[in-house]
Amino acid sequence: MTEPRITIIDVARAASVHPSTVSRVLNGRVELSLLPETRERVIAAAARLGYRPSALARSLRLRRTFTLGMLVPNIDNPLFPPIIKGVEDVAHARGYNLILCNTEDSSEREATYLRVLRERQVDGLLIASSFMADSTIAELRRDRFPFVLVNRGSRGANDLAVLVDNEVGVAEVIEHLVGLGHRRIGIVAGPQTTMTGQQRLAAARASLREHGVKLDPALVAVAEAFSQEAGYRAARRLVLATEPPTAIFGANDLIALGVLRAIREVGLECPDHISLVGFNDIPQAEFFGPPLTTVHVPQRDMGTQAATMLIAQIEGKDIPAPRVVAEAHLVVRGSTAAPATLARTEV
Amino acid sequence: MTEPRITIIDVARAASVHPSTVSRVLNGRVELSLLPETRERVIAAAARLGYRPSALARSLRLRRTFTLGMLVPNIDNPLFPPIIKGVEDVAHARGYNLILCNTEDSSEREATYLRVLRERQVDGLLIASSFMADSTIAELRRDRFPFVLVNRGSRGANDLAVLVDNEVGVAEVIEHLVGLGHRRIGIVAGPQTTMTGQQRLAAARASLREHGVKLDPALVAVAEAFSQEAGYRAARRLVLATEPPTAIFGANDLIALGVLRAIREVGLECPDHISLVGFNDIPQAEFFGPPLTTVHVPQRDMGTQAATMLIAQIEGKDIPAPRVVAEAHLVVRGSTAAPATLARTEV
DNA sequence: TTGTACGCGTTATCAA
DNA sequence: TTGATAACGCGTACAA
Repeated sequence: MTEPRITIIDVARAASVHPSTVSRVLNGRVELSLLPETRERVIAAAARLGYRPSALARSLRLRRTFTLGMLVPNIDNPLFPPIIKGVEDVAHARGYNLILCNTEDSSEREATYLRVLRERQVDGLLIASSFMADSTIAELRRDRFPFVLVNRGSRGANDLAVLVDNEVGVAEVIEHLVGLGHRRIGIVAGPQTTMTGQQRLAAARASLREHGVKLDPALVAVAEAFSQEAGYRAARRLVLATEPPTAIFGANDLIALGVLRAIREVGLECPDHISLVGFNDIPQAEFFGPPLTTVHVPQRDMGTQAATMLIAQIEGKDIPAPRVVAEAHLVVRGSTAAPATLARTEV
Repeated sequence: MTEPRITIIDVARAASVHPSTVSRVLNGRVELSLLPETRERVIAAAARLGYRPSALARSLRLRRTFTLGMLVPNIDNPLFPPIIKGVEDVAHARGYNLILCNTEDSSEREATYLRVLRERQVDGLLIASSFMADSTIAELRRDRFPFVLVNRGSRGANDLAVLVDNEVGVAEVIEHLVGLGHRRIGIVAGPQTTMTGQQRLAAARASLREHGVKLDPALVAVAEAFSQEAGYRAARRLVLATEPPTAIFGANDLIALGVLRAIREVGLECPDHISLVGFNDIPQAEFFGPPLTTVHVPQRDMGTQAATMLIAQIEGKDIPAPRVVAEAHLVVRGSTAAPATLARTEV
């Protein structure tokens, strides 16, 4: 019924040589000393038959798949596509494929995919997924399984991570807002089950303290995910407060978009009544209405860095991978963050 | 140096049974009649040793990888992530993995990935990449290799495609603009090397003709890609025309964003001076400034449909896959498309 | 109910 | 310079 695969054996027969010779011709290095005419016969036969090597069999034999696995929390978050592209660029250039898995912010799915990827014998793992338990990561380390964390840290593995400098980025946000005169600053934090969520909230607290600004607990909300919907749900309480904030910091751009919706829904406008700042500088941020003030991170670079580190591990050039921290800096755009006086007078 | 893999043989030894018995226990069907105590011994041994089956070896033996390959033109285009999620949902639920490849709008990369995916013996292919030659697709068909096209057609394979109804969507766009009184309508088309680019331009021409509106050739520009940058470059000529259009239709939302930038760069505003409409309704479209009027397409659904069709093919339930056309309808948002009078008077 | 034997498609190693 | 052989890890007819 189903036509039989064309294997190296068929090619060998067609070229009147031994299968092992075909293998040598097709992927042996040059110094292998083969009769030119043999080589040609084999190549011709392979072309004629439309031979396709089986990566499966090769990987089984070589104990290498030349495949990287990547776990991403949510491909819908525009932060990740550029990172993925960076990874893919490097991978492709070095002869690796990428298996991309979207964990949908579910630790269960993370676990499943992690298992599947290891069963598929990927040569290494890029982990951008944020819910994964530190213990799981520790286990990878114990097994000496090559991996690199992207955009998330883990105790005991931050030397294998490409991280955003949340402290610096958040500090710039707070400094900016305070500089504009804001004193009632609200925060819509990311999920506290993730390190990024924790770090950005902690950094905001610390920075406010440094500037001598008190953080009203009523102005802190925690979103259940780094998504627009979660940001919206979390922000509603803030904008409905008896004394609403004059500025809000959303833990990432999607959360900030949710905040924006919440602001508008109660009849307020941004930045006339409430200033807004996000984090990540997703590709469309400048086109939002109004353009979003946010913290820029070098997304594509993070991807290339991570992939480079991973491949170095895999290929045993154990360049002692340094902790890589991606720079983050504030991008002030038009009007999402306005002087506090504006907010005060207009409400 | 590198610790040896734990194989089915190790488990067999630990459980004092034959390797084949281990295989039966671990993935044999229930009716296989195994002594409960044997089963338990094997399972315990496997767990104790931390046995991980090799998907490689299994696939080699089974001639099935339970893996789907997917080619996407540009993961940066927010249209695709939801489609991918739809695909992944179905795939995951049916026990398949997804290898995602970003072709970066390059036909060379497409060809490479296509080869790699087939060498890796994926069970089937989802092709959203738009540059691939019809001949390549015809070859897949000839080889009886399972595939489904997503968001693109191909002569002779439209019965294996999940397509957007460009005609209807574009017609609604034109009708809307004409209804608002616009007569000088500009078009920034997508690359004419893609079927989508061609179709949307042709549909716009046809629809304008139907409405008795003449299309000034000076108001038609072709973007080199479905991207913001390409849209911007193509739109500059239009907005700088001696008599600029009062409305512009961008062939997708990213192109429309590029148009928006071009409009603003010459000191005009949208929609005060020029109305703007896009296509696809990417997730952030409603947050743009101003919110983008665009044609909605059921992105996630397209993904689930495509994956379902593909798996049906693979598993031989040759449900005669119907040509699936995804509905497209206009979503009028706030103010990107305003009455032509506004544009006329304000310029 | 479980063991035997073989094949899936390659490539590395050794021998000729 | 090329051929023969074994092994990568697993699943399954067939035999016991």
